[in-house]
Amino acid sequence: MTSTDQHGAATPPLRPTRQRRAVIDALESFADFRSAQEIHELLGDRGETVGLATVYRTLQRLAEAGEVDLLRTEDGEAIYRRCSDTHHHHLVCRSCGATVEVEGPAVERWTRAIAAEHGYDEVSHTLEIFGTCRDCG
Amino acid sequence: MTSTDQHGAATPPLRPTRQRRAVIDALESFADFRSAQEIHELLGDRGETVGLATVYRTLQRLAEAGEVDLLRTEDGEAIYRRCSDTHHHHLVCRSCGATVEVEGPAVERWTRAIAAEHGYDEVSHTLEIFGTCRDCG
DNA sequence: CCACAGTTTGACAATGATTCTCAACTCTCT
DNA sequence: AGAGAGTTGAGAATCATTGTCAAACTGTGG
Repeated sequence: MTSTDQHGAATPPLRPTRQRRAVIDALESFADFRSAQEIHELLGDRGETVGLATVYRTLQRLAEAGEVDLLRTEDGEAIYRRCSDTHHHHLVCRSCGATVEVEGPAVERWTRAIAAEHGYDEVSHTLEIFGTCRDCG
Repeated sequence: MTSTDQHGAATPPLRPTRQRRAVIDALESFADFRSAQEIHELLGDRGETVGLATVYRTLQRLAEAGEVDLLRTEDGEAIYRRCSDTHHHHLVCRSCGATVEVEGPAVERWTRAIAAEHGYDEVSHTLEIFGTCRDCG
């Protein structure tokens, strides 16, 4: 939509503020997916004062930048988790929540191919696998 | 969670009311995904008087029964569509909502393999592809 | 045909997550 | 230090979705 969105010069510089650092730090402290509210609470417990709106804004930006994974619970709530910067998907235990990051070059290729075949552009996709892990089976 | 949830006798009988029929009918009239609110509006246009809460309740039941597909837009809104009963995925235009049902045996195989490899059982998965269709590009 | 007991409905209130507003504040650069 | 742009936070505002509850409806048994 914006015409200034070329690639060399657009993205406004992101300032390393105390709040942003705090959120990023918090993300290092857990391995499963958490909601913005939970992360906000976690920050509070740690004694960090960060406004809820700021937590939302920060997570949103991080998600856009691909530095955190964003997915939705079944009732539509957004949950976040820090992740490796490569594109990947999740294998989640529907009982205990244990998560494994998985990669699938084949799937990536497939989705792009399917989309192209139907004339769709700027393709993105979501893929989550749910199952019962060995411990919960 | 409820202990009365055995299989032989639980599900309460669903009554075929005017409202439920109207919602199901409405679902026949479009091929892309629509939100509960849009469906409610559509019913209004048709002259059918159905309360918004009822539309929500009905769609929810239909989704539970597997008679409609429920998915989430990127901003978490629930959208519905009647669907074929075979397992499939969707390629959705993020601008106009145009939807194509796609099948991918390869993906199905891949998810099963990945899950097995990590010791996950009773596997299910969600996969949606979003893009901009030719007309909206 | 009629009363009954459980469903269903709808108008409206209530939730709850997320976003917006905007004045005060913080960076970065000079 | 000072200018200018990015950032923050408190609280209001949105908005989809769910809860409430009395009135209307349904299928059944009498």
